[in-house]
Amino acid sequence: MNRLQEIFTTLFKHFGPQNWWPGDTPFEVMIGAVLTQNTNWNNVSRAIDNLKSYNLLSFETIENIPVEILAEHIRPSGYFNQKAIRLKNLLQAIRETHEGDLDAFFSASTSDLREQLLKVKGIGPETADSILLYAAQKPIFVVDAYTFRILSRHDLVEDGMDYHELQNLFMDSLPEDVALFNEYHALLVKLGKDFCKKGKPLCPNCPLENF
DNA sequence: CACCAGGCAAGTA
DNA sequence: TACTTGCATGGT
Repeated sequence: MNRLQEIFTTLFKHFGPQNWWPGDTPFEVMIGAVLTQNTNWNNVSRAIDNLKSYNLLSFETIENIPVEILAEHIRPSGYFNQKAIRLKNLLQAIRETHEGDLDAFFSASTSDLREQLLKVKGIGPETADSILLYAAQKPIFVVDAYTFRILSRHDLVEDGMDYHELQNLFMDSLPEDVALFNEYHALLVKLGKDFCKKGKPLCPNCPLENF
């Protein structure tokens, strides 16, 4: 057992399964991945509920609805004008490359799909990897602000690592397992929210105190 | 009141 | 290349 494997075991024993990603379908998970950019899930959930209650949560509907109307519905998720455009950009790319067939889009290899996603304006590394892991069920590790903060605050990595370096560290230390990557990222977010808060130098009573 | 949340792109030097 | 800024709602 290496260090990152031990940390996973500790977190899982402490917090239990996090049941990520909330969403009824891969499409809904993909939409949620864009809406949750720099925003808490509570606000995203409201936006998705809006779309559902007006029966707008489908590929063709979001494709065809005027962007201003889409923005109005996703307002609670914040940055709604940007995110409306980003959703349109994403669906347009899937339309152009795979005729709007999400399963076909997700059938590409992990690296090809990642490349496709990153070409979309508004999809960066974390959103791309969230879609890969949680919607397309590809074995990729999602890195986020919590991941940096937690590892750096516990002196588990040196500062200045970039997204891919941290991602590779996890992927080189862990078996390639979708369920494991799913749970691990969710557990880091949980730990971050509960103990490893922003703007504080320490994490009192953190389950990782021994590491 | 201030600060933050499951980021990203564009602008500046 | 390495910062900085705009985007924006809702909870604590």
